[in-house]
Amino acid sequence: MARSKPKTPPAAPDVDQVVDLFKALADPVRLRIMGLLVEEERCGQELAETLKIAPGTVTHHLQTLRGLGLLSEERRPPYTYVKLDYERLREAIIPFLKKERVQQFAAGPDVDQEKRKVLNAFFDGPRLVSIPAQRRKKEIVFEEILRRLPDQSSFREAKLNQLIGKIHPDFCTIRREFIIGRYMERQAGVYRWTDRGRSVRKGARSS
Amino acid sequence: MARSKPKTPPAAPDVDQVVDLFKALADPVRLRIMGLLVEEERCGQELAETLKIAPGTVTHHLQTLRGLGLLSEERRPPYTYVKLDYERLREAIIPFLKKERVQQFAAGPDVDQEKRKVLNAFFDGPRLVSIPAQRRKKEIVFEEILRRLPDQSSFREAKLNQLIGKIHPDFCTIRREFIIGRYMERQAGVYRWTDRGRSVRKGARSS
DNA sequence: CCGCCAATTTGATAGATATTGAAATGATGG
DNA sequence: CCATCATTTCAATATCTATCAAATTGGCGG
Repeated sequence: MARSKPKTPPAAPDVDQVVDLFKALADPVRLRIMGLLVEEERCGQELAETLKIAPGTVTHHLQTLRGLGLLSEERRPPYTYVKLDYERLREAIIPFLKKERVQQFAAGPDVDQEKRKVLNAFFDGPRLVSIPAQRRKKEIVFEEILRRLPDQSSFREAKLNQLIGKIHPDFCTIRREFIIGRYMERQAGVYRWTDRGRSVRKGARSS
Repeated sequence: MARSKPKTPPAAPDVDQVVDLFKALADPVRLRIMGLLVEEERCGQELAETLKIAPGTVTHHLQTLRGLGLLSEERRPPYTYVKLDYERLREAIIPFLKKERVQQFAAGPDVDQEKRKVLNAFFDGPRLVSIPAQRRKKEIVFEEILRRLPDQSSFREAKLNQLIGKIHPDFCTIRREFIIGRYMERQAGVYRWTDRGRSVRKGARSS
């Protein structure tokens, strides 16, 4: 266990952001588009014709690249010309030439920062807007929900439904997730916290 | 089984390889695994535990990385220890710091090995550096140029000039060669493909 | 004010893949 | 030969995304 101790909480990289970058690069059509735009600016139509794909598809790919700030655009009627901002691309890639950058991923996303981001995205005040699909985000959201429950050691199912229902209409799914996630146990129609559930509610980090 | 050919026929020679690389990097779990393995060797179980994922999932991700030659492994019972071969990763990424590497993707899937040499010699990405003197090379180059033109049946002269101009400043010569080589015909200021021109352009579609 | 054209948005669909639980494999030590 | 444990395989599921056709938007010129 005397493994490498993190000398400092490394300024946790946003893994999702990196994933988005590599995802953008992980498509043959997008690579070709980037190749076409690295030196010359071109309009969407020209790309569609050259690559023999539908206009909508071009828009889709350009939006992906745009979202990463990899494009510079200029409207010059009747076309909108786009060009690859190659410097941005290079800057995005360079960090991975250092071992340290890769190593940082081991720590996982910065918990506090990411938590805040996720909670803001899925909660609208007291209510849960939607249930996240991603495993990690789901965990963050569920742990927030169970923290908001009253300080009781056990709940009857109907009561629990009612309490969760105030947060999100689909209380069944959420209640079930509590069991799946081992936050709670059900015995004879009564729900009780597990050790894990209790420690999360106290604010302790499960590990 | 695992790795190997995607059943999709298209795409350029090495593009698929590059796509596979970036796809491998485009997953949060894999990034974390890489982070854990960049300095320390670890066994699969340890990874599963640390990341709180099923053993099968670990195997899956390791196979992905293994397929790209990014892992070094050593069996030491009862565990099999894996470590990230960081040098391989770095070598795989470095080329993209050069514009030229990205430009190469612009070229369509359709250039067979033989022609590739000539095209590399005379093309600098999207641009034609110089016009070959040798008859045979000239043909290869011109046919490449006309393949890069948009998929239209006819062009007004101004538009054609503009399109060719992006490839080489002397669009007049090239445009004239299109006529001389019977790739195109001119009628009333409008340029149309001949049968020969059409068949050459169609020949571009192959795998 | 109208029509054209590039660009975007909108469903809808198909293919890929990450994930899990459970079963199979394989090697090891008694 | 057996029991154990790490790893792999398998089957099923869910999510994601690239793609297209078609409808919509928006700007520009007549």
